[in-house]
Amino acid sequence: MPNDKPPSDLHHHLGYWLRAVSNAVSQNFARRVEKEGVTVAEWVFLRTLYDANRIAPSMLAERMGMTRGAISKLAERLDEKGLVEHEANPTDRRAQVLALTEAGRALVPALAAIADANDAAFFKMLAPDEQRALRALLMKIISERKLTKAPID
Amino acid sequence: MPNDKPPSDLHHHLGYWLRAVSNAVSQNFARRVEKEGVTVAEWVFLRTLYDANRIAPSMLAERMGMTRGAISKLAERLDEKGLVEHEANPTDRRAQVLALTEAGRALVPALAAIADANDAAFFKMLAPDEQRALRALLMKIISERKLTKAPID
DNA sequence: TATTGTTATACTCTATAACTATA
DNA sequence: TATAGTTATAGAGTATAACAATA
Repeated sequence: MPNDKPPSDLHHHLGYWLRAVSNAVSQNFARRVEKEGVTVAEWVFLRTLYDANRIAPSMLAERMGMTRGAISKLAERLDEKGLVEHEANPTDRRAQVLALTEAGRALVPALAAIADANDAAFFKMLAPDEQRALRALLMKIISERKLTKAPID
Repeated sequence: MPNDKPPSDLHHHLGYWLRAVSNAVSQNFARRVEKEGVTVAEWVFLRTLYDANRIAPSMLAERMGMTRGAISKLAERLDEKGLVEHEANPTDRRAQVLALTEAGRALVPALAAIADANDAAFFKMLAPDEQRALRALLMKIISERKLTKAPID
């Protein structure tokens, strides 16, 4: 018997619309923070380090859901930009400790303000209860799927 | 006066959760279709071409929200895989026409089935009315922001 | 001159794995 | 041997711009 059911359309999937909105939000945010000289991944790195204060690369990798190699590359780039510094760990000479420089710490609130503005711009057309509903639905999926990685791209 | 308000947390933004879920859905889909030898961008390309039948690269670029250069690269890769073919346009010798090969057309339903399964796996924990609510919220943002690009990554 | 499509370049992100130094 | 971190490699996506052929 012939299969007369046409293949489902791209627009049929919730994942399609999710990706459409997510990409727009992220790309818009990327354009904004680019003027501050950082990428989205670097923002997540800096914001996480802001709270952690001093942290081992391997710990940061785990917290951000990235490989150690990726963290190493990010850390090097941010070090070159003068936003992050590596310190030696006196008790274990293999280990490193990452920390924000003064400039890095000063930049975080500015980036956070950009993130606030970007989020507001995209979700302001939703009523407060709609925003709460969207957040609840997303978190329901996350908790069900046990997603722990911080999103980067 | 000192600014005593701490910078907003990553988790404070709806965009963060959106990206978390979207990345998980897309990455899971990418892993699944990889077994069929294609990427997510290639799936969107093939599915769009399936409906268009025969289409100019520039039109496809517009429809997918990509540059002509990106389409050219994708088309070349899919051509090498034997899924897409280039035809000459007799009335305009600059122009090209893209079309699915028989193998390409045969692959689309299989990929669509993977997309269906992936979507179901991620959103099955939402009740039907919750799924409708999520879709409505996403589409509200899209129509408000006039997002026309098909999401790729 | 403008347009179609290809090609070149460059950068980000991702993942795997080899590698160095140290424990 | 195992661990911490770095480095190398490769692939995919994105964007810009130079380019050739044709209109």
